[in-house]
Amino acid sequence: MRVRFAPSPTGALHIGGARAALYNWLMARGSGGTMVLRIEDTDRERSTPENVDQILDALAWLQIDYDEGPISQVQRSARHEEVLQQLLADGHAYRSTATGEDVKAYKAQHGADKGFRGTPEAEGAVRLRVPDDGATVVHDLVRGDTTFQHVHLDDPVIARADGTALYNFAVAVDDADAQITHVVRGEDHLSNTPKQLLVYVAMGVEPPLFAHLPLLHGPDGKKLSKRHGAASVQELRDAGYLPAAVRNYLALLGWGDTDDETLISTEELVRRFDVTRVAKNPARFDEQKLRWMNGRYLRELSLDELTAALEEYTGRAGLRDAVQISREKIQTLADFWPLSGFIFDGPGEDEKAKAKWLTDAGRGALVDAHDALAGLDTWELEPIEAALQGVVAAREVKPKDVFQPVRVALAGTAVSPGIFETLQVIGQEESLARIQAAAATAA
RNA sequence: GCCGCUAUCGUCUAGGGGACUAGGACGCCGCCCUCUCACGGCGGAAACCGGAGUUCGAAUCUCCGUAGCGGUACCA
Repeated sequence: MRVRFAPSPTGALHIGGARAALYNWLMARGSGGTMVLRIEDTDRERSTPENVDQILDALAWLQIDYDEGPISQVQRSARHEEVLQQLLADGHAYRSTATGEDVKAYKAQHGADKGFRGTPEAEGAVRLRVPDDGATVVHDLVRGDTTFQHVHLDDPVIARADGTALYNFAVAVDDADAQITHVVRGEDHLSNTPKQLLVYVAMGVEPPLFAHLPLLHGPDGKKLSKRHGAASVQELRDAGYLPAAVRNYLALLGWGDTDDETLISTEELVRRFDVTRVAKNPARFDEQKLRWMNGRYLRELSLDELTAALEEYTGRAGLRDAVQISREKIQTLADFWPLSGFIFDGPGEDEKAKAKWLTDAGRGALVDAHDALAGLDTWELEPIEAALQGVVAAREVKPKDVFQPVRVALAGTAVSPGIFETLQVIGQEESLARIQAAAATAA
């Protein structure tokens, strides 16, 4: 099996493209086949080296590798030219100066049941000659057969007047030359497939098998765009998601196995993925589920692995102890610092929390807590807890009437990791200083 | 306009003529755990787009309608 991922570098790699890459990769790895990466850069206007780098980066981050490529499509222009001359010579293609307007006029005159057929000229763009009768059938692994009547097809332009290849021609030539066996790509290409199939016929080459994946939509059912939040791989990374979680989520977005497993390791995906089971209907990208899944993956990481990931993500060092007490409470790498950054940077400024807990009673609790904590010789979890529970008992109040003021004193907010653990990680001296400072400002 | 694809809980999906009282997951709601927030556990509400037809029997097959999406570029 030889598959390929062929993005056009006209922007960042979106999750739809990422999913196509993943499915191809899963098929290649699951079959011992070969994955080819080709950059479809024939659109010179929109294709940029920066975009190519971005796509390469995104694939690397996702840990989707390839065996051949990246192949630049424009660098194959000599070969495209060669095939073009061949088709021109044997009558499968012809030059025509007909414009889009001409085609429209032609159809207005001949009715909808006659596709545009030009007359050969000495110059102009190159059009592929579509047979007048018959039909081209696309055999699709996920959709079954789709028949396209030739009378509905216009002779497609396959090369510009200057001889440079257009997409529907270049893909077919490149896929044929690379001996691709399975073309797995977005459904937006389904209608293009008959044109490509006709190129195969003209070349006299056996076409590959096709599989067209349903498109991905935003939560509102509309086409995915920036306003849907993290829609590109780059944004997913910035939002603190783990590559493994993204792979798992993307694999299940449009594909389901017979069993009900939701958390599936990449190794298992490679083993189980079956392109013929891909869903036919478009799927919506639901970040909430990704968040949940990411949380599960986060918690499966060892403390050292999570710490390393967070230190790289935040650019801070010495996070291990804080990570340990925070890991149950975060779903993404981005959640960590807002939750536990106060351990390093000092308490935050949540006025609402302060107003609620740094009251008169709160100050009393803080003073007592300070005294109890100051008397400890060993700054360990148990003694810390015992000391604070002692304050609760002595003051005859609910636990939270002591713990919350202490939390606000340490964190400046009403939410934090466990209070005893937090005290321990912050250290005795600093903890006492924060409690004292808070008591001083309490109403 | 024309050509084509698609249609199961809010979302991702399982199901492929009788095993469907339509299963799982996210989310939501409730309870438990509990120092906050979470995590975890338990329970709950929640769907076959509409209409015909085929059949003893339809979520499953056929047709029509409707809706969404894609293509219709000298873009990819």
